[in-house]
Amino acid sequence: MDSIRLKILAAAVDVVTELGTRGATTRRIAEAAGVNEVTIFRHFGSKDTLIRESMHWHAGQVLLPALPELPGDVSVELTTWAEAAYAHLSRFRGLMRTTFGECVANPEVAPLTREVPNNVSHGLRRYLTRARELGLIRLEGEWDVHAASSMLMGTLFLDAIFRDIAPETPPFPPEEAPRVYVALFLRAIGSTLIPVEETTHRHA
Amino acid sequence: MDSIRLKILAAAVDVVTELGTRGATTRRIAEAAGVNEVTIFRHFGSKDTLIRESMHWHAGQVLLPALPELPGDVSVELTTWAEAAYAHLSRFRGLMRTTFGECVANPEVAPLTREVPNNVSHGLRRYLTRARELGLIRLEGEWDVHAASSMLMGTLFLDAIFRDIAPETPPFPPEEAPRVYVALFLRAIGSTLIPVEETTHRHA
DNA sequence: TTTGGTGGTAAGCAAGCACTTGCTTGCCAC
DNA sequence: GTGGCAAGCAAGTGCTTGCTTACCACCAAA
Repeated sequence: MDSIRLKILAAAVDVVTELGTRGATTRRIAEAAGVNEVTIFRHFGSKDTLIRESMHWHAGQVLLPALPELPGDVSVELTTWAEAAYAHLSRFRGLMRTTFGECVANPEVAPLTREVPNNVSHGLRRYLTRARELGLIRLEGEWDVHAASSMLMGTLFLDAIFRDIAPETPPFPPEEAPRVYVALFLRAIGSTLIPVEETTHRHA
Repeated sequence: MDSIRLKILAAAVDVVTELGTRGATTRRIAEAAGVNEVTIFRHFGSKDTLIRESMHWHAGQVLLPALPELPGDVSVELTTWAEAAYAHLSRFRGLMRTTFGECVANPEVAPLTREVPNNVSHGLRRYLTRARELGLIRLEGEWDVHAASSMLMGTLFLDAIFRDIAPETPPFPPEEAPRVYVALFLRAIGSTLIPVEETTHRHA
């Protein structure tokens, strides 16, 4: 429909991803969108509202991975979920890095980027709580559930966000990462469904 | 000695922590240091060298937590190490957030901030490898060691860096965090000090 | 007492910033 | 053809940026 608007929004997301909101000048955004700079102001009025709307638009594009309401095969379900979450985090690592870095100085934009990982970790916590109630995993209480959720999230997050900029990348390729981490995680939460030997792969 | 230089360096670190290198203008740094803006240029010549030197200076201030060369009581050693690493990460979370966000657009400053967590994770990997060779923990090979290291690092990192800005903080206080995570981590790596048999039930 | 180094203050430079204005061009309905 | 609308274009607004110059005050060493 409004293709010019969309072009500007997408360009704004791209430039903010690369340079942050401070480095994302209206000139650069206009250039990236292949649009005259004035057109930006005619459409959005100000740079601030453009940034805000582009972040809203971007957050709306995202479809989050979901865990089943009733836990069954914890190993399989967590692995497929982790793969989706990891792919998601990898895709938007640039934007996350920049917006997280700016979230203190620029508090009004931050919630939109925090919202996504927050929802993800909330879904994981609920899943783990139910799995614990069903006796599928061994965790002590609320503390452990929250800690375990943070553990898996943090692991996926760290790998996905910093793999491209870390001086030493993990020895396994990114496609393997979710499975490798989930295998370890299953031991940490004491999953009763999958024997450890089958989830830990052989040494390359 | 050169107290004015130190005041400027410290102020530069503070302002970069809050606003990033792009938001850290020489005027703001001068104001934070209680020094005239011209004095900055007399001492450092340019903003770039000031930022670079302040990051170097800041990195030199840091003393990293160290794990013992020969693993003994894995639980105790990992806990005290994690507490030190967590305190360290918490202290510099602001600077880490901003510099990580800028490390793509501003590659020459990034190594200094990446250096610290990189050294930390390297020490952890070496420790885990030796503990595995000594039969103190159960990990399969290089992949697992690296994944386990990333897991503990990522967990501590995520909690320390985002606890202050996340909408939902974990239910345990920050002082408890390292112990809670290490307890889970010990199960994941199959520490022999924790009864492994209870956590790795088989399923026919 | 002179000299040189260090630091402060005021002023200003060119460039880049967000944003505005006035005008022109192209398109489409009537 | 004519009117309305959306977009491009050149120019310019005032503000902030990194950085510079010029001048002055202090204070220890010569």
